Amino acid sequence: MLKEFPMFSNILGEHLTSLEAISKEISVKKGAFLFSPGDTTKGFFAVLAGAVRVYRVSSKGKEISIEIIGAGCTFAEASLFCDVYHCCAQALKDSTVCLIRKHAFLELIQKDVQFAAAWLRVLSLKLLYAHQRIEELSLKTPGARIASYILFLAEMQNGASVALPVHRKSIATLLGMTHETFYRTAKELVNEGLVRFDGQNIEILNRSLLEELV
Amino acid sequence: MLKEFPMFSNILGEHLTSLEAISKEISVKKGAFLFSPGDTTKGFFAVLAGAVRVYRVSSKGKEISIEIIGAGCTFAEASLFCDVYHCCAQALKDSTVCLIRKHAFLELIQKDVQFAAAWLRVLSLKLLYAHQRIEELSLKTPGARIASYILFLAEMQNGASVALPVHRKSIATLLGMTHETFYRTAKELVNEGLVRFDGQNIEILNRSLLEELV
DNA sequence: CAGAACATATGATTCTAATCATACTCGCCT
DNA sequence: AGGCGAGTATGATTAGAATCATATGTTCTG
Repeated sequence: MLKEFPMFSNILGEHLTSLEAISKEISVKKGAFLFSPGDTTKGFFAVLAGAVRVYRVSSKGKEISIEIIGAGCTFAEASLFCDVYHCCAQALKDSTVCLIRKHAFLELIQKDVQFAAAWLRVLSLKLLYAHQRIEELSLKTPGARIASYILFLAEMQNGASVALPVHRKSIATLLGMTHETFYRTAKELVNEGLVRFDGQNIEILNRSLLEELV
Repeated sequence: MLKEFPMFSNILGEHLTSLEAISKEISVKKGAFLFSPGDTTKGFFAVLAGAVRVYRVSSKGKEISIEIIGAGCTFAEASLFCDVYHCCAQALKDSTVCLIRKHAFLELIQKDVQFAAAWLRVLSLKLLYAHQRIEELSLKTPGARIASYILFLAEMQNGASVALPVHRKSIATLLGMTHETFYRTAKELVNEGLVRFDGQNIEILNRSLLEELV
């Protein structure tokens, strides 16, 4: 199943077998934790089905989601060079994930430089994305952050109607705002005729105005 | 000079020569730009001397610093896999930097898997650091962010007295606040007897209270 | 099926940091 | 030496999101 992943697509056949040998498939129920801050790192994860939220909690109980990962993506890559995890990872739905063991993976990387290069690409893009989020969190209004996220989803799913991958409360923590602010601001976008909510789907009614807001 | 860099320390001698061959030393005056958003990527940079600030600007002119890089560190690594730069990079002092050309570097990585692995480590740690900043920006108060930054500097320089690498105004944008808020909040820390400012130096007077604040 | 737990939704209030405004100080350049 | 610009510093006001409160809708579960 891992060979369906974009980041593993150009790995040599022999190494793909090795990759599977060092992986362990895990099924988790909604709400289950894959790891918590301070846990010894075992490796990183690939989501085969479902959704996982990686987040951090402040001393006062406030949460910020670092990433929300759906099927076909990996998370906790940085743990390869850490002793302990720094975040919480919790399944948002019943999910199947794949644990790719740390030491074995590092050995594997040393055997296939193409694979190492592909992995560098994954990490670089994640870093770029993280920098973009730093920018958005500190420079953009809640409305612009929501608009930006909707357009991001639209790009991923390439359609005028996009499906929210998880419930809105989690999305609020991804965008660095309280859920109250999210609901309220999203409603404003609806009132202004930019989008229309329909259950878990969002229909983009005025793309150009949405882009202008970002 | 590049072999003094931690991230290049375990590169093979022959490849180090190649690395130098694909690098170009550049001297820039204070205030000069190394690149701006939209510029075609040439590669990434290593700072040999001086300091460089990488930042993004919103449509309304507000700034957030992505990184402030001193001698011995690299920046714009993610540009290896991008067509254009996404940030501004500006010298905060007269500086000497080294441009490491994109395509040549990617070829070099394919020749030395140890080097690729070392580079993976650099990127992983940068990613972890970016995630930590996302957490701080969205969960911590200005006071906690300043305290956190002072302790970070103390760890880097391992001493009770730390030197600010650049002027305070730039640090404010690194910590995601206006400079007014920075000066005010820093003064509060002084009033509470946690630290003492002395020009570009900060003396830590009460480390445990400072850690508690974070 | 009933009830609980959680997501969605919205109003009222509070509080913090941004904004606007104004000085002062220091280093730098002519 | 004088003057300019940038950094440092602080006050007053405002805008905007967090918080607190409450209510309805939905889905999961025993």
